Amino acid sequence: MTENDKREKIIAAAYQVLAEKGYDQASTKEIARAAGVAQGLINYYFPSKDLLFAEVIRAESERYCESLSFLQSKGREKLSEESLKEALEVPKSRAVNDPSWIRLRYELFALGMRNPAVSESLKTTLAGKREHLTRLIGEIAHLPEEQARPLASILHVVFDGLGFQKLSDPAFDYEGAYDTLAAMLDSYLKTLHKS
Amino acid sequence: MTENDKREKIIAAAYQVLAEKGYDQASTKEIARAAGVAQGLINYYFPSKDLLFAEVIRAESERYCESLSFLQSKGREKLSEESLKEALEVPKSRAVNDPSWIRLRYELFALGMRNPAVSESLKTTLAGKREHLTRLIGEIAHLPEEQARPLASILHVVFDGLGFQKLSDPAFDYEGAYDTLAAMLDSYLKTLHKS
Amino acid sequence: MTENDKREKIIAAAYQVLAEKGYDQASTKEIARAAGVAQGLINYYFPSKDLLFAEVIRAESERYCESLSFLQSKGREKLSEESLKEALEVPKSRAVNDPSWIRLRYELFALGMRNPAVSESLKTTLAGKREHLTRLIGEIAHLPEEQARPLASILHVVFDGLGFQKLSDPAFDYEGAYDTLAAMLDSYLKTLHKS
Amino acid sequence: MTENDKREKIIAAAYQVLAEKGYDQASTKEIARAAGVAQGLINYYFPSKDLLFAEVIRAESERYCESLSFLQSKGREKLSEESLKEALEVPKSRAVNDPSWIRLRYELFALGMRNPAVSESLKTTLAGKREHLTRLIGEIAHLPEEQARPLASILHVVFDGLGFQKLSDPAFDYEGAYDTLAAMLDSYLKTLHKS
DNA sequence: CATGAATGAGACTTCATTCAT
DNA sequence: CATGAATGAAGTCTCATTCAT
Repeated sequence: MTENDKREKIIAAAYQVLAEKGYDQASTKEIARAAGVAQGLINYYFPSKDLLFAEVIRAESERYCESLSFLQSKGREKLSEESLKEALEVPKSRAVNDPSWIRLRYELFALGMRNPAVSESLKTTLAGKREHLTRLIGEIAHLPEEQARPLASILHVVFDGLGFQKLSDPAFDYEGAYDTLAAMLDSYLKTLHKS
Repeated sequence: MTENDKREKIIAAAYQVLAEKGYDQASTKEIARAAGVAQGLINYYFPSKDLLFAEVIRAESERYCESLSFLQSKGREKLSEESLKEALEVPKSRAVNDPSWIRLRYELFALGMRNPAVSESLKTTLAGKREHLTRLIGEIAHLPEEQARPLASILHVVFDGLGFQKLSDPAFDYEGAYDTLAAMLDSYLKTLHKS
Repeated sequence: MTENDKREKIIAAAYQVLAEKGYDQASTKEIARAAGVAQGLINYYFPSKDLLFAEVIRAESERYCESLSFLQSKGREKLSEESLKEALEVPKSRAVNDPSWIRLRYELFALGMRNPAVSESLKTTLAGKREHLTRLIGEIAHLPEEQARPLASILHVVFDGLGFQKLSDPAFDYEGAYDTLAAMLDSYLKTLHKS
Repeated sequence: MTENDKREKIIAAAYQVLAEKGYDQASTKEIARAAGVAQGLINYYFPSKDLLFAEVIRAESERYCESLSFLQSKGREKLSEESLKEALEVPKSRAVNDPSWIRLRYELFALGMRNPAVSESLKTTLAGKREHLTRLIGEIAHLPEEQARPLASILHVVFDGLGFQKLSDPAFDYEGAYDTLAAMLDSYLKTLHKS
């Protein structure tokens, strides 16, 4: 009980610190301080810093999927360009409301590409997100899985990619990009449903 | 004679080491060794490690734009779904042929989000790439700038995003995603040209 | 048990090394070796080398005041030129018996003029020494505080200054200077007590 | 001609930089920049950095003696406590008008205590200053050399010492100390002349 | 279980000095 | 004579990890 409690506290603290400071600056000392535990406890629960961050990825993945879940309720509506735009509001607003989340994700991306321990976690998590999005898109757009899956992949990377652009360059036309994305989706879905 | 010979060597070495090892592991010591110069020379030419990597970003940006340039020649062809797919082969093949390039880019993304010196360079470079892509797409797809620009933004992030997915997860259906991307583009462009 | 045992050892070692080698040559590596601890422990207890030396200053200041304290016992004696000379023997003998102490003090002086962290410590310590000397002189020479304080300031700097001269130049007539100092004090105190 | 010109420029630049930044921060690179010469030229004219600063000491010593010279003109006046105070204004105002000069001197003091090359220069220079002051005091106060010399030593160190105190601690009562110094001198000189 | 003092490797950076031009 | 690119040693500091308590 208490064991897992502290363990979770550490993961949550690592999550926060990593998002704010990035991998380099996220020292175990600071994480321990943020979690309110002794420094040595981190290496007691986690064999290494990398393995701790592998756990952080899992936590992030859960949050990601949950954040999209409420789209599910819209599954029964008829799909107009209007309702598409509305649905896209969810990922779109994330970059504005929670920029450190995007920072965290890109931090993990970079980390995963060179760190075996993190890499494994990342692979699982990415697949999980894709599947989650696949189901959601299947429901919303009334598409069979084989059509929803590649579309999910594309949207998955577009959400993060556009969010990153907005964060990195204030001059970037985030609105316009999402409008065009909606238009692309609209015409693509219409083409699919026609055939 | 060979003006700034060693300076260029350092940038090239930093480029390679950063792509292979990531920012953390890319020590100035190793970069110096890779460049075949004394460690101190790095800080002779570059005030700090960060500023060195800012130069690396610039070099990467140039290479990126050049890699897309040959698409320009296709501008006069009529746009079919077939020729679209062909054009998309260029960014698509990058993730396969030069995976460390994508790693480098994601490394820079993460770095740029928390490092002021890099951030500035990154902002400029991202805008440059967008504009470059905007012109290319305008020519290929016969679109006015205001339509080409948001499309360029989307494609820009999709290219990197899908490449990253492929690198991170061998099980990812890279082919299918690009097929769907081509189909989306096709139907969107047709819709645009109809109106 | 031995609370902050190693911390004290580090301060003592820093004290010694600083006095012997001067600030530049007093590397943390050597201090650690002299203290018998790992190099990293220095920055575990002290945020920076400067802040370590700020502690050294405090230690030096205490020792300085203690070294003068036994003069207090002479407060009740009648003040003759003879007994004045005797009292002056205390600071006078310091330059001979413990030259590295004077070296340390001058090192700190120079350091304090350009280093903010040390400067703050130095300011406090100088004021403390002046006040200590003020009280001592007040007692010995039966002077009120407003007369004792400026006299203390002068004596304070003369002690260090003459010690430094002796250390720097063996040809310097240290004895003669102290004799004259005693004579000056004698005539000044007599003038004061007459009025 | 031009040779010595550049040599002098380097010494002057070293003088300035040392006074402003202190020995540690006074890099040869910066000195070269301040002197407007190539970096390599410094080690062309001076075997080492230390030997350069030995030259700086000599330059400082000359300036020091010159700054006191105009007191000579007052030699014929009758010595009152008033005129004593006036004469003391010269060294007293130095700490206020040219604080970096005092900083320089203390820098040189510390440097001289641990650096053989500088030490030799310092010894010569200190003796020179003492002799200069001895002559001045002899003239002003109509004292024979054997009485003037120890007094000169004391004044020499008091001037620097009080100036340093003022610089280090704004709360220090500089005025009061100089007033007391004048009073001490006055009563001491009167005692001497009586006998 | 939990702590936090302690470690030691290694990172970035500075700098006096050298030497080919 | 003069330059400044280049060197390499050394410095301070950070940090994940260990271990006695």
